[in-house]
Order: sequence, then C-alpha cells, then structure tokens
Amino acid sequence: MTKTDIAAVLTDIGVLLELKGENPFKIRAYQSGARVLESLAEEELAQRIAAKTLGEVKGLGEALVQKITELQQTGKLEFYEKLKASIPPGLVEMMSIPGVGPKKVKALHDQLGIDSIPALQQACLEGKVAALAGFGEKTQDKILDGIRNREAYGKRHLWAEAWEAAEPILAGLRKLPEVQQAEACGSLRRKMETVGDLDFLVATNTPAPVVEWFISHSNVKEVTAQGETKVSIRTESGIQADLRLVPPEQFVFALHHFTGSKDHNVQMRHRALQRGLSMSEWGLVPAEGEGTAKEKAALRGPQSDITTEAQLFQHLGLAFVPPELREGLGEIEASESGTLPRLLEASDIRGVFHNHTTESDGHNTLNEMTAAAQALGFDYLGIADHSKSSVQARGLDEKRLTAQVAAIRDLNASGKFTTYVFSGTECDILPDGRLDFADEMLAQLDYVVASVHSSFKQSREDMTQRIVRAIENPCVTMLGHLTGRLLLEREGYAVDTEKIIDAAIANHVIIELNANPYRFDMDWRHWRKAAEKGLLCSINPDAHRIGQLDYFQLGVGVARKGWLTKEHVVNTRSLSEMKKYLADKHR
DNA sequence: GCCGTTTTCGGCCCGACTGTTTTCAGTCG
Repeated sequence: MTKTDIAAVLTDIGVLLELKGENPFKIRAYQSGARVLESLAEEELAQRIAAKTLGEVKGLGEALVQKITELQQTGKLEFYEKLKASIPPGLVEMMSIPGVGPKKVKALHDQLGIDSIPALQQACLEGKVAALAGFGEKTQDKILDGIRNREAYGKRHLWAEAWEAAEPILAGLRKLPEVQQAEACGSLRRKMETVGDLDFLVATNTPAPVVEWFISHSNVKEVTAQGETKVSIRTESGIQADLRLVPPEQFVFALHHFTGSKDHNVQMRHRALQRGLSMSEWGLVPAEGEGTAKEKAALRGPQSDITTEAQLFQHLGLAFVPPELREGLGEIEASESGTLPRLLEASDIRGVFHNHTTESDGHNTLNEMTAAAQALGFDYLGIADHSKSSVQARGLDEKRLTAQVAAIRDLNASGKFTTYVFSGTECDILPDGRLDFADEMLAQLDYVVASVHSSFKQSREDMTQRIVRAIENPCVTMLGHLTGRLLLEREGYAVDTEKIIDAAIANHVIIELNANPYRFDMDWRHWRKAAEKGLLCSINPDAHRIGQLDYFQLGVGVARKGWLTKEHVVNTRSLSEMKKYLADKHR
C-alpha cells in the first residue's frame, strides 16, 4: 500500500470512531497521523518501517506505527476491517448532510434504527425525528432540506469560478463606507484548486449596515445563519458564503485565522502556546490566567503593535508565510529556519508555450493569438496545436504542420509583432509510447509538448511506461498535463508520478504546469519535491482562445502553492535565453 | 492515541451559531 492509501484508511478509522462516540482526542490522533503520513516521502516511509524508526516521527506513536506497518506490509488491517463491519455504511454517508454530525447520527441509529439517508428522509417525513430528545421541528426541516439539496450543497467549485463569484461581493464590501478593510480568506486566498465556500472578512465598527448589504445582495438565495459577528448565505448558484465582521484592531488576527488552513492554524497555535501565548481570531494573548482569549483581548485593548500578518508571524519568531503555503506542510519550519522560498510572481513570466489556434481546436488565429500575447507584454508565444491522431481536435498532419512552421517563420520575419513566436506541437503520445510524428518532422520545430489524449484506461504500469518512453525521446521538450484530470469532472489516468518526475529529470524534459482551471496538472502537491530534485516547470495556459492566455496567472498561483521560484520555471527566461535553451536541448 | 524544560498522567486549539433548551450540546470551520 502507498502512503496515500494508508493515510486514507487512518482518516476513515477516525470517522468510524467518531460514529462510535470514541474519545475525540483519539480521533484527532488518527486524523493527524494521516496528515503526518502524507507529508512523508514514499521512500522515507518504507525506509523507516524497515529500520523501525517510524515512531520517531512526531504524531506517530506505538499504536499507529503498528497499524501503518501492518497496512504497508499486508495491505490489510484487522482492526479496520472489524471496525468497518460493525458500522452500517449508510451512517458515514448521513454525516454529509449539513448539520448532521456523529452524535446526531448515533442518536438516530440507536433510537430509531436509521442506517441510511433514505430511511432518515422517511423518518423525517413521518415526524419521528422531531420527537427525539435534542431534536426538534427545525432540525427535522433542516435535515430534509439538506437531503434534497445534498448534491448542490456538498459541491466544491473550481477556484476560478469561486473567484468569479467572490470578486463582485468583495468589491461591493470594499465600497461600503462602514468597511475599513475587506478580504476574501479561506481556500480561495490560499489558491486551492477547488473551493468549498467563500469566506469574507471585514473590519468595521458598525457591522449592522454591512450585514444588511450582504444579505440583500442580489445573488442571495437564503440566509442560513445570522449572528453579530458572522453571517452565512447561499447564492443562487449554490455557493455558500460566510461573512465575518470584526473590529479593525482584530482584523489581522481574524485574517490569519480564517485564511487557514486548519493544519497551519493548529501548528501556529501550538507554537504560540510554546511561547506562553494563546492565539485565536481575537488576538495573541498570554495563555495563563482565567478567561478566554477573547475576554483577554478585550481587556488588553487594541493590540496596535501587530497590524500586519508579517508582524503577527514575526511575533512568533517567524518570517511571513505567503497564504498559498499555509497548508501545514512544513512552511512553519522553513519560515523559522529562514529557508522559505522567494515565490514566483506573475510579473516573472515572459512568455507561454502550449497554445492552440484555429488550425486545430483553438478559436483564434495565429495572428490574433500573437496580438493578444503582445498585449499581455509577452516576449514570446509558443504555438502547439494538436497532432494528427487527435482527430476530434482537428489535429494537424505533417503537411499542415509544415505549412504552419512556414507561416510562423514568415510572421516572425514580417516584424508585425514584437512578440516572437516559437513553432511547436502538442504531439500525442500513442498508446505504446511512440510519438504521433516521426523525429524528422519534430526536428523541424522549435519545441515539442508531448501529451496523452487516448487510451486513458491503461494500467498504471503501462501508462507510466508509455509516458517514460515518450520522455526518453530526445525530440520532446516538455510533458503536457501529466494526469489528464479534469477537476470535479474526471479523475486523471493512473500513473506513477514519482517515476515520471525522475525520468523527466534524467532526460532534461520539462513538465508543464497546465494552468487551465479545470486541470492545474501536474498537481501542486508534487512540485516542491520535484523542483528540489531538479525538475524544470513550464507554466502553460493551454489557451484555446485569446482570453485564456491569461490563465498563466492562475498557473502562477498554483506554482506558488508548489513552492516554486522564478528559477524553477523555464518561461521566466528571456527570449534569448529561451532560444538558447531550446537550441541546446534539440541540437 | 500522542506527548513531555508542566515527562508516565492528564492534558490535548479555539470560538461562533443554532436549536433545544433554561444552561448547553452539537456542528462547523
């Protein structure tokens, strides 16, 4: 079993223990064990198990080490199998209903014998649920509503879609005279590839009119919670949005708190406690003594010495951690030791490869794409239309591609644009790993993006071998969308990412970070280690129309999440450096 | 179940809101 599989089992055990009504701290131990495991390298896990040093990892004690070892060596865990068998599978599913947690599920199961969502719906309709102690009419109605809208409410949203919904709300909040500062927090600010709900934060001394504006916003379908410091709504499109209102002097603490992630916050609070401080959205206050952090923050008055996130980190002996890195994956350690990377910026990008024109399935011509690239200030633009096997995308054959090479050469010679155009191809990797064009054809091009567009169902081994074979072809410059995933729509094909990364490094092949918001592929979670090993990244918009060239900005956000710096990304290089790189590579 | 310059027991991050209670448990983030 891989570490990801094992971590999934540990997480599942946590859920099942919750349903059993187990000690919450034991549950947390499984959850944090899963997280810790995910953060280990695959080889490190195997090495530590072999050397019996897994227990030295913080968060993994005797019991977890035993269970992880059993899973890694046998692929099974008796404890887990027994636990699973003792709990009806429908109970876990019931927890996906908003407002229904482990305690309510347990009560419903123990007292009414309910073990599935349909049974729960039936019991609600018969009024049996409202009659239970601790339940009532409102709870029953909320459960029914939650079941009816389960799909829409449980859905995550692409980052780009979430931003589209958030942007006008944020702009509206910032225009209100009562609002001193406003920010969108949460996974949106951390640039996660998908976003569950929107978290807005405002600094204000007069919350009432701000709340009024927020709940009367034209897109609001219903108000799901309303208090003095927090309001929740659901928009017409089904996105949930929370608004938090805090006094201006607490804005920075709340900003950090609601940006998260949860893991990052847990580590930060732990660090604060080591320094005798209690940290919350209300402030940073001495941990000892009576009263909550909120009360102490109020007693102490405005904490004017901390007004920015940088100062907040500094107060805990840390350098500022950019929001994209706050995932609890080692950013605090790096911040403490002064080894945080200087992250890539959108302004570092000098040009983009992997773009399509009307020759294949793009919507704009070569001229239009080049004009748009010039308008964006790019020094160069790479054209990479599909190859002949991608019939559905009107892929180019040798004749049309040769004509395109000539057209691009003429365009560059014409002096019509200051943006230089590189001619390339997005060449299909055939099922056996050969490329769609012969080497003689590929040698006519400035560069080659190799991508998989067919036979997605191959085994992990076959797919890995197929891609490695393509990488070993000296004509290949970079690998396109590594897994072929479409976020929230289609899982990527099975592939051994670490092997692909190693092969790419060994053969001096770049891996693209496809910046299409449905792809963001290769996933940000792989980039940090891959780049440390020497992998070069290219941020590619995969633009099929001029407006999509702008996707490179989304790609920069993802690259930042992957700890990438300017040096790790090939298309931060100048035109002359880029020409030299391609010439050297394909000499 | 994990952890320890509070070290082998007794803690474990913290707060808001809702609904059902009448002082709080459950859920959520």
